Amino acid sequence: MKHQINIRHLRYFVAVAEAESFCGGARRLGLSQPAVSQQMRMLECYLGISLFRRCGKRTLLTPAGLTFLKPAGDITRRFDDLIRTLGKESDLSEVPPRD
Amino acid sequence: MKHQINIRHLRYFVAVAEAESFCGGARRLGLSQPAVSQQMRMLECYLGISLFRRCGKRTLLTPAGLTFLKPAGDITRRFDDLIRTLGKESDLSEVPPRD
DNA sequence: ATCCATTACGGTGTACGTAAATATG
DNA sequence: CATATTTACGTACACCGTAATGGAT
Repeated sequence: MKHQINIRHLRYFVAVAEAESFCGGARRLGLSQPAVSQQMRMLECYLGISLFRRCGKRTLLTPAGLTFLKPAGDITRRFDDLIRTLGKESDLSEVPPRD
Repeated sequence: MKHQINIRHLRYFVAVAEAESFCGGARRLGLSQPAVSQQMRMLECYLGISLFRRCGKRTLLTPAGLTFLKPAGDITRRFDDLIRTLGKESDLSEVPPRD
């Protein structure tokens, strides 16, 4: 298993899907198109499925891509919520390395 | 933004928590202890919270760690399910990279 | 010709293993 | 002394940006 799929891949995928373009998704993520393009290629390669479909100037999703979109968004949202929640908990139990 | 927290961190955390030791968690993950230890340190540092508590020979969770455990396990499980699901969909829409 | 995506290539940083050091029982 | 964890250090490769190429309108 060479490349491991990461939550980053889901994040990029959601951004591209919502922007309906790699260009817009990359801009939204503050990255270059090639960076996003490469990661999406890796994701498709790993899954063995085409997720995107070039339709004129817009990059739309394949049926599989549509199936993927909602769960991907849900997971990334939950993930971010978890991290944010723990950040707030730190007010209570500040990291006391030793006592 | 130096280090980005990843689903890998959640995975390692769950493994260590369930094994109640870094050693056991690392073994279960097929990694070395230092690798896991380093990632857990990064996670704690990023969150600003202590997650583990040395209690005799066992490595247990702090209250914050206990709060973290269930959501972390849930997210990683959902993540894996999503990837696995897409893998099965590939039977229908095989990836035709080039033709 | 313009816009969007992919390919190619090099630099930087992260993840990991091995080995040594430290702590705890 | 044995077991468990951390620290130190070197290496491999994943990620990203820039630049160049390809395609479609």
